[in-house]
Amino acid sequence: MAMFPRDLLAGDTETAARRLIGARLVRGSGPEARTGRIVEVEAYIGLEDLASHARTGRTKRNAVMFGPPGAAYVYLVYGMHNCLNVVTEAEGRPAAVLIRAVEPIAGVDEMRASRLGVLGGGSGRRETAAELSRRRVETLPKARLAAGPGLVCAAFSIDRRDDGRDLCDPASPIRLEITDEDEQLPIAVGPRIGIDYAPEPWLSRPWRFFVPGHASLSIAEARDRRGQAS
DNA sequence: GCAAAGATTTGCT
DNA sequence: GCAAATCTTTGCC
Repeated sequence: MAMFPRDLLAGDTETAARRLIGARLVRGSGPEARTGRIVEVEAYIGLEDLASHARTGRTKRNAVMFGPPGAAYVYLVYGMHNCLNVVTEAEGRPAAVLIRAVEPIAGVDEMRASRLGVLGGGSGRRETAAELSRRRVETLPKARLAAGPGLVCAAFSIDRRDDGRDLCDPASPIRLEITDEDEQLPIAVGPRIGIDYAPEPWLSRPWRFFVPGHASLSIAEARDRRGQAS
C-alpha cells in the first residue's frame, strides 16, 4: 500500500476523477483501520461550473476548494449529511472530486458502528435516528454501508472538522492510498446527480464516473440506471 | 436581518 | 412516488 500521489490530483479534474476510481479511502490505522475502494465520484470544475459550490466565488464554506490539491473539502448538505471531496488542480483554481460511493474492504464493523453513531469523534447519526434505523443498519449488506456521498462520511466518521485535512499525508487520520495489486476497473460516465438548480450545459456534463454494475454504487445511481433502462 | 434552498437519505402514503 | 428531517449558507430586502 502506498500513498495516492498528489501529482495525480494537480492536473485536470476529469483525469483526477478517473484516477480516484479504484483508489482506497482509509480511516485510522492498525486492526481497527477502515478501508474502502472508491467506486463512484463526480467532478466539480472551476468558477465557471454553475453546479459547483465555487460558482459564487470564494466563501468561508468553499475556501478549501481554492487551496492546494489533496485537501479534503467537507460540507454539510440538507442540514444533516456530510459530503467528502478531494481538492484538485493548482492552488487558486477551485475544483474538487466528490466521493459518492465506496466499497468497504476492511474495518466493516467500525463502519457499521459509525453509521449507528456509536463511535466517538465521528459524524454518526443522532441517538433517536440511530434507534429507528438500528436494526436496518445492523443487517445492511456490507456492500451498501458507504453507497452514497452522505453514507461514505457516516461510515468513515468524516465531518466538517476534517475540512482542509491533507488526504495525501501518511500521518493524516483520513487519507487516500493505492495498491498495485488492484486491476484497472472499468469506468462508465454520466451526468451529475442532484444539481437540478444548474443550467445547461453544466446540468448534462458527463462528469460522474463510476464502476458499471458495481454492488456499492449510490442509491441515486441505481435509480438513474432504472430510468435509463430501455 | 430574514427567507429560501440545498452536490441526501429514509420512510410512508 | 413523494415528503420529511434539519441547519448552514446564500441571496435579497
